[in-house]
Parts: sequence; structure tokens; C-alpha cells
Amino acid sequence: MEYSFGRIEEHWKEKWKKENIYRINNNSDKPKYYVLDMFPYPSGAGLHVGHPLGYIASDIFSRYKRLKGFNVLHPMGFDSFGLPAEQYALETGQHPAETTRKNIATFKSQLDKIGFCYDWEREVQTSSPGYYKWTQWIFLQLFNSYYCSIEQKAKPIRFLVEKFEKDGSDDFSATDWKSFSARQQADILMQFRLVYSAFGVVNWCPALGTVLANDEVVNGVSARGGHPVIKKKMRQWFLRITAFAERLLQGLDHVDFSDSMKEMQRNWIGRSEGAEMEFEVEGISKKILVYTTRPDTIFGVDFLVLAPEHELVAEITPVAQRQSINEYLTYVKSRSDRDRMADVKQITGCFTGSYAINPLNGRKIPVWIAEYVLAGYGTGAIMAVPCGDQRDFNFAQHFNIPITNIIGSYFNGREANPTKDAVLENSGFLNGLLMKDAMEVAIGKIESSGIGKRKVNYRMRDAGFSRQRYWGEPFPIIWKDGIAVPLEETSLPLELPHVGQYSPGPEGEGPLANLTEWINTANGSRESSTMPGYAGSSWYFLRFMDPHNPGEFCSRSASDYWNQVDVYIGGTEHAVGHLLYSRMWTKFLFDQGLIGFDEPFKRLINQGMIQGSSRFVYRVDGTNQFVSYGLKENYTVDKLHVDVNMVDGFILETEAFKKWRPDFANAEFILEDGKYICGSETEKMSKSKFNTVNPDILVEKYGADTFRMYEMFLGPIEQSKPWDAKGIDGVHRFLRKLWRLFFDEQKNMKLWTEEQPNEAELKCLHRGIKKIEDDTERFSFNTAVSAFMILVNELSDLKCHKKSILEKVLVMLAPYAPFISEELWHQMGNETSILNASYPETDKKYLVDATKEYPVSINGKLRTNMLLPLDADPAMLEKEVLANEVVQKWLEGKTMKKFIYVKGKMINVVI
RNA sequence: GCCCAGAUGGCGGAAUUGGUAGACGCAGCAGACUCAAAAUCUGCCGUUCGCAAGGAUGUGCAGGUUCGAUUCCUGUUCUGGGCACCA
Repeated sequence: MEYSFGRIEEHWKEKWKKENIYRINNNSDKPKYYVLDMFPYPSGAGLHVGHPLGYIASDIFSRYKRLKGFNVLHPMGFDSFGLPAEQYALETGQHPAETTRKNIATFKSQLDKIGFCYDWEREVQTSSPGYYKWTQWIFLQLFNSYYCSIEQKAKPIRFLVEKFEKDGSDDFSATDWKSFSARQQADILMQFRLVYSAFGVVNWCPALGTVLANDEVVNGVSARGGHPVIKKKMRQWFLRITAFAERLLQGLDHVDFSDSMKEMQRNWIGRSEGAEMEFEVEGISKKILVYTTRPDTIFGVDFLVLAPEHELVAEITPVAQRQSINEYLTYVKSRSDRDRMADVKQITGCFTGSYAINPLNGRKIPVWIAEYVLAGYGTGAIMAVPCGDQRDFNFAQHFNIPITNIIGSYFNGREANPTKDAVLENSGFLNGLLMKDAMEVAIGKIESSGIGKRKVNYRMRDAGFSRQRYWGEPFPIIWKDGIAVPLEETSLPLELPHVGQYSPGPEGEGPLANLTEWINTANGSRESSTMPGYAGSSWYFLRFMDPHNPGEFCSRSASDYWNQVDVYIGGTEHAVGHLLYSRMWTKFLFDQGLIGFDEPFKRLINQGMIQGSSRFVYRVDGTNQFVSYGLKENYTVDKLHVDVNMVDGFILETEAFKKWRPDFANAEFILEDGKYICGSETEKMSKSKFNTVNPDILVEKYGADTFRMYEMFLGPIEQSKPWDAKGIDGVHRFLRKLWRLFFDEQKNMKLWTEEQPNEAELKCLHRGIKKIEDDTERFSFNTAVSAFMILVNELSDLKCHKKSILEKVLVMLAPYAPFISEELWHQMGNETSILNASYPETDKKYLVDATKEYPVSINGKLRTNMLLPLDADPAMLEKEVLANEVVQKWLEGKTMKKFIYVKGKMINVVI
């Protein structure tokens, strides 16, 4: 009997489906285990070989846990709202709902080919009304909540209203509150809601009449059409994630994420301690509020810098400076944030013409604006201390601003010194203090003299929560007289209306703004923007627990049973976005008492990215000529991705290229050696980079089992690596070799016997169990595959066909290669699925050895090996080693200085 | 620019806590089986000197700590991911 994987896989897929073998119940005597993948965005390119890497890992782990006796939840769904579908609609006129439906169907059929054990009855799609009803519902809960800084938790906003009615606030009395108009009250409450509306800056492309994602802006112009992009203020919704900053930071201590992942989140949150203080401006009543982490350097302040977007810029600029300031502002508007951060070498700024007064020494200092100060961080204004901060130093030098030295010899005049260890000079009451100690003294003085206060600051900003787009959740909000009025919960879902065309609405609004009959209601006009992609993905792990509940987003009994996700697998590219948002939503739902845990993911495994090898062509600027890689230096060129399927190695198939897109039909080529050579780069596998590889072909050629094991065999799960299929034969050979332990293909007969296994066979088996179990537990799947290979090689060498051994091998293999394991399991006479077997246990007595082949080194260099008993007496052992012929040879004429013996490891003789 | 990773044979990688560098696999070479091929099996396979025994050298690069470093420390180069509207 031959190993015909195609037949086997077809047969079991059908049978498993019929028997609903992956259906998971919310009630079970077994302990629960929740294994989750980051669900995919169903892109039009279909599944590529990078997607399944994490999915295979999680599938192996789920099956493994099931064999270990757990009730395992392992669901899958689709993050199906998003920009690409809308972009595609814009280009082709096909409705996103339709393309999304098709893409999901493709994804599902591709996933099923690989044999994942998903319970599809629990599938969720973020774009289905039954799901986004609850996304909208959670939005309303956020809208109706504020963050109580005393209790450090989210609470219903009606408590705040009650407090205002009773006691007022720091800024107004209870009587004031009652006298405010409805609009005034609403505006005040908006400053507290956990989702709120305010003005934010967006990438505005006047030519396209639309707001662009950062992704769609390349070098300051729109990726589509190359039109200029400027920054524009627009009304936006925001998620008040900053309220949770401290808890998001603290929570990291209680989850099992990698240190680097925690580090990235900590840096993103960016907690810093310092002080806020006010600087008076000469001749103007308003003061400039700056935030500094170094109040100890207050006497070294030589100038203030405001972000160009700072609200006081216009006010403090006297007429004489107005023109140059306006010119500078126009320049800044054309620059992306990325440019502003990246170009530190290019120092730009503009003097406002105003002077501020240092509140501690009365010194008059100039006020500048510069793009290196970002509006979103701190107060958008800094006090510049050139002797202690390199950017301030560079700025001062560039604009010839005199520098005050407050750290004596610690400052060399050529570069700033950010030390905290210097003794302060020229610093008034701080003179003679170590900077570290001066910090507290300075803050004390600042607070006592009423010019400022101690302040903990976070780099993290509130997250923009609206998009001027169509394909997302509509906001359950109606605007009436400038007040955002939430819809009744009972009217949810507010369904996304069908549109015929996807072009933007007036004034940069989203496409929904064009639907006047939808927008305008008797009670006011609807919000025309939609929610961002991360809205639906911030809570989907909860819906999987109770996917069909019509009355709740997830019943408390379901979330109490399944609790946290035990293992969450996904890429590091979501380190700071999705993971922080979902952690925040979980904390919010916890505060509301809707779930019983405040961290969603107990353990996070980061899968590396399978990268694509992209190919590039070089178009000579302003022509339809394409120049080969080696000759491109002679021209000014644009670099364009080409589909890797049109490239043989590095050589472009020019005819295929011409047919690829209409605008390339008349392409001309400047060849080298008669060929067009493409450039190449390793980068993220993505449809937009035309470097995707489809797994279907490999599954068809080698079978799902081979494909699964090969992806695991490529290397550590967390490591990124470019895709390469050339080793897949080896894995396939392994499965065939395994098959030959069961069947003689030539003689067409079965080989397994009921014979009792011998010592050698049991040793192989139990070592294998130990290694494979350990490796599976620590997600080291590549070494587990290698351990399987070693085990099968050893059993083949021993000609072991004993059923009691082989059955255990199959159970261990079932998570990795479910089809072949199930087939052989049944061939051997088992009636029930191998999924219901139990994992073999190691017998320690087969793992211990009496002797060890020790490496013996002289001065750390390996010279020989000696077989020695593991329980040897150290003194006897030393004698025996020193008597060894090879050791004697090296020892000749020298005396031994030291004898190092590490039991079970090695021996080193130092001479 | 900032934050986070990574770099080991011709290639993917292994070495789990500082203790035999290169497990396992791919590719390659030699051989067996075969009329032949495929499949399968056996052996070799970092570089270098050597007939061999054996020696030298070797984990991006430059230093350091240690009896001993792929592993720890300092510096540096390159590659990848993220940087707030791709998801």
C-alpha cells in the first residue's frame, strides 16, 4: 500500500466534517484551554505562505493540548472591514461586501486544505451586522463612560453629571453647571468621555479630495497620482486610551509576553516624570506651558521652542515676524511627521519675535517655533537647554543662540552632555547641588512658587477612532445642534447603508456623506465617518466564546468559563497597535463588570514574518522606458514592484510584463546582455508588493501534512525568514519513511506486529517522547520535527514495526501531521479518531544512562573523548583522565594548574 | 532619526542554564540496487595544512570578561519589523 496523501486527506477532511469533530462545547468536565491566532484581513490575493506559519503552530498546540486532556477553544474568523477592499471598490466599482464575501470564501477553502482544527460554527466576521452591532454597543458604553482618576477605573458618565450637579468641578460650580446650555454641558462632558470628538490633524489631499492613510502617502505626495498632501485639522473621534496608560503599563508585569514586546509597549506608552511650568511672554497676557523631564536644568534654559501647530503661535508673533513665520508654517504643513522625525540633520525653525521670561531668574529668552517639537507630545512646547540636550544644542548652534553652561567642565562646548551627575553652576538656588538631587529641589520650588507642578507624562496619545471612509462600522451617533446624541441600544445595529460609488463626500468627509437621505434624519444628521479597523479586532476574542448570542456581546458565563486567551499567536507588527487597543478594551469591559479579567492574553507568542523576495523594475522618469538593474545608475528612475510570478530568478519576462497592466503595454526596455535584470529586496509578503506565494500548489503537490511540517521545519517560529520551498522534499521523504514502518510498498503488505518491544526500541521511543513533548511545550516546532526524523530514522534502523511503539509515535505526530496519523491509526485497527487518544507518557527509566562520553579539553581545546561512569568519584576520575595517553602527550613537561570537571558535561585540564 | 529584533557551512537551521560548534534537513560528491530511470539504501561533505595520524583556524566586524564565549559585556556594520489613518 502506497502513501497516497491526496486520497487520505480528501477522505479524512470529509469524514471529520461530517462527524463535526472540531465542534467545541462551552460545558465540559475537562479543563479549558484557549488558543487564538490573530485573525486575518481577507485580502484579495488570498492566503499566502506567510499566513499559515502562525496558524500551523497554533493548530499543533491546540491538538497537542486536546491530546493532553483539555477542552480546547481554537476559533478562526475574519477582520473584514478595512481600506484595501474599499480601495479595490474605488478602482473596480465592485462593492466591498461582495469582494469581502468572495475573499473570505477563498481564505476558508485554503485554510481547510491545510487541515486546521477550527470550529467554524464559531466563525466571526467583523463586517457582519450581527458582529458590529456589538462593536457599536461597546462604542456606546465607552461614550457613556469617563475615567475616574481617584478609583482608577472607568465609570458611567452619569456619575460625573451627578457630581457636577451637586458639587461642580475645579473650573465651575454646581450653579454654573445648571446655568450652562445643553451645548455647553455636552462640550464639557465630551472632555471626559472615553470616546470623544475633537479636532485632529489628518493627511489631506486636495486633488483627490480625500483623507489619506499614512500608508497612502509616499514622500509627501499621494501614492495614487502623486498629488501634494497637506495636514488639515478635521473633527475626529478619539479613543481616550491615555486614561488607561498607567494600567496598561502595570499590566505588563502580569502577562507572559516576550521582554522585547513589553519593551516596545513600554516605550510606546512612554511614561516620564517631570514638571509642567508656565513662562510669561513679554507683552502678552497668555503664558506658555512647557513640560520638562529635567527641571534641574531650569537655569540653563536659553530659549523656548513651540511646535509649529501650537495654539499660541499666531498670538505671540508680532507683525514684523508674521511673514517669515507664515512661510515656515507653510513649509511644515508639507512635511509628514515621519520626515520631521527622521531629518534631524536638517535643522529648521523660525524666531517668533517674542521673548519669554524664565520664572526662576527673570531672564529674557527668545521664543522659537521648530518642527522638531511635536504638537502631540507633552504640552507642545519645550524649554531648550543646549548644554544638556543634543537637539537643543544643534538648534542653538545653527541659529547662533548663546549657550549658558550650568554644568562646568561636564560641558565641552562641542556637544551637549545629558548627564545627571554634574554639580550645578550658574543655577541660583540650585548651585552646588548634584543634578540628580537638584531635581526634587527644583520641583519643590516650582510648586511652592506657583509657577508649575510635578507631572507624569505619557508619550502615548489618544488614538484616532474615526476614518473618512465607507467600509467600516458606522457610528451610532446623530449630531443635533452641535451635540453628539447616541442612538438607543435597542436600535443597533446601525447597518452600513449600501452605496453605489465610493468617492469621498464634500469637505473631505467619507463616502457616507453623499447619502443625504441616510445622513439627514428627523432628529439631526448622522455621523458620516466610520470606525477604524482596530475597532472590531479589539474585542473579537470575546465573541468567539459566545458567537451567536443575540442578546449580549458575550455572556458572563461564557467569558467566565473560557476566561483569558491562554496562548495568543501573531506577528510583532501588531506590538503597539492592536495589542494595546485590545488590552484597553478588556480593561474597560472589566471595569464595567462585563467580564471577569482585565488582561485579554495570558501568553503571547510572536511568530516571525515569512518574507517575500520582491522584484523591482526601474522606470526612467517621465518615460515609459524601463532600465535594467545594472544600468539604472545612469538614469533618474522610479523603482516599481513587479509581480514575482513574471520574473524568472532575476530575469524579467518582458512580454508578460507588457500584458500585466494597460499602462505598461507600450513599455520599452533598456537591457543588459540582452536581458532585463530586476532588482530584489526581502520584505514583508504582501499583495501590494506583488511578492506573494500561494500555498495551494504546494499542498496539492506534497499534501497538507508535508506542508505543515515543512513550514515548522523552516526555523524557529518567532524568527522572520524569506520564503523558500527548496527543502520541502526532505520533509516529504520523512513522511514516506514513516509510512514504510507500517507498510511494505513493494510487497504490498502491512508490517506491524503485536510483539513486545525491546530495550533499545523503548529507549528510542521514550527519548523521542521527552524531546518532542518538551519542544512542543516551548513552541520549538522546528526541533520537534527534527526529533521526529531522528526517531523514525532510529526505528527504521532497528527495523522496529511493533504496534505498541508505532501507536505512540502516531499520537505524538497527530498534532503535526493529522491526516497521515489518523489514517495509520485506523489502519492499525482503532475505531475512534486519534484526536481522542491520549498523549504518551515518558518512562524515566529509559532516559537514564550509566556512562557519558566526556569531551576532554586541554586549556579549553578539545583533545580527546573518554567514556566515564556518571557516578564516578571526582578524585578517581581525575587520576584516570590524567593517565590518558592523549592527555599525557599534551601534559608532557608541563605542570597542571587546574582540573575542571563539570559532571555530565565536560572536563578541562588547565596547564 | 527613535524603539524592537536578527546575523552560525553552498542553503534552512541545531547547540534549552557559559561547557564537544555545525544536530536534523536541502543541495552536492562517490557507491549499491536496476537493462535504464525513478524510488530506496550506504558513505563523504566548514576552511586550511597533511598520504595519514594529527594540527591550525572558524559563529557579521573590533575589543573585553572567563579555565572555557555562538551564548555575557562595550563599541560597530548590515538586514528585517514598528513609528500612531495598512491590518
